[in-house]
Amino acid sequence: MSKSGETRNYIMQKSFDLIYQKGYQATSIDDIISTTNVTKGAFFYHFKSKEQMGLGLISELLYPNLYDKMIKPLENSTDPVTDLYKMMEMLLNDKGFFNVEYGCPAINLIEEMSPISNLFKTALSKLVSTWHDAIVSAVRSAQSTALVKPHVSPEEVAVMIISGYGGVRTLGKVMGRDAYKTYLSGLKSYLIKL
Amino acid sequence: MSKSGETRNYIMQKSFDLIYQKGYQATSIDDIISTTNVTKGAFFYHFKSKEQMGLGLISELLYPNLYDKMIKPLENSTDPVTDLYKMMEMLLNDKGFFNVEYGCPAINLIEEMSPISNLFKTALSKLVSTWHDAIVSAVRSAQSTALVKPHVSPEEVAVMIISGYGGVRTLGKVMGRDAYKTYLSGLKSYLIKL
DNA sequence: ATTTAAAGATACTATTTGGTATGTTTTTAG
DNA sequence: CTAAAAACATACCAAATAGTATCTTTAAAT
Repeated sequence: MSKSGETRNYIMQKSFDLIYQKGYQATSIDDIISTTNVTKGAFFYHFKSKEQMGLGLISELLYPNLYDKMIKPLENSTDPVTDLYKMMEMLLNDKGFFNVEYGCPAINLIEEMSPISNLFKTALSKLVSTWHDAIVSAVRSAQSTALVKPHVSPEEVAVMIISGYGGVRTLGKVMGRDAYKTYLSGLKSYLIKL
Repeated sequence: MSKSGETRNYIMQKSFDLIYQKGYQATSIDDIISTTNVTKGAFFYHFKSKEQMGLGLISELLYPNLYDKMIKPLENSTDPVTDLYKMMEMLLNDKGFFNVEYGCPAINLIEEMSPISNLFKTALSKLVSTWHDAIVSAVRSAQSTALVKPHVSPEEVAVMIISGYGGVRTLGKVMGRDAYKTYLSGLKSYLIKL
């Protein structure tokens, strides 16, 4: 990677961390340049505005990372119900990318930015609908092998799981990891009955 | 009510609306005084700081309102499972206090403020644990009348319902009211199987 | 090695921020 | 009615904000 490319990536990674912890609007460019030791000139050379950097963060960092964690585990699955649980378990137990205190960076951005920026909303809703569709496919696939009852609505399951995930990330912010643990056991009961 | 009390309430109500729509940190005191036509002198006469006003908002406006909507419907219930569904239905269909675009003011504040302010976190976690305990009681009560199977964990159900609620409020921000509708039908299936 | 463009550094700006100091006007109590 | 306190108004402030203008340095190609 070129030196310039490295600088750009470094800015993005550090910005991602700061925004994850403090929120997008609460993270100032001065915050970013002081924690990166990159100058303002360099920042605005690589990004024409804070907004463009934020949108880049979503498409270049958030989306690929979450695609691996949320969608990939559901692809080519022979036992989708088990895989849905495992996906959630891996997400909630991943202490590298996530921190209970700060929740999920995608949920945080949806909460903060969707109501006030259509650009952010559009970028973030792509992630949500990709996940949604992957869950729907997984449930349909489970129905085709009779692992899930035919009368179950895959869309309903998708909304239940996505909502559960988003909500437990919020709940974790005030209740800590206990919320994750309890949710996982609740999810297991839920999935078994499908 | 005294004139002074009215001014205070008016500031709080308008601040609540602004914060609900834009977020706490993104709402400036100048925003508040310009939409209320109250001067900065009046604002700082009634509240020693923006933070105190925000905390007052939680205890004086948010808590009482949500207590009525979340906890009261579960009190002295003869059919707690039905009442849990109705509580959620009323919450999600309430277009007076809530707006799909902006989600739930409590969830928004938890998301934004919990990680960066212990005062906010403490105030908000009271609301969450009160709701949690009310749901646990309702499920226990349903078990005592054999409306819910005895092996079901009430705490698990509480976390599932609170998470589902918080998550669907987030999901609604990007997907609109369809998310609410689908979630409600998923919740019904879930509750029936308890 | 020299030129040229890319990459980065520095200093500035106009606006907005939460908050204060110091007023003036209303209420209220005697 | 009058004194005093409560309620509100105005003008300010230092810090922080996103962004720009203008440099200097570094890298690449000839």
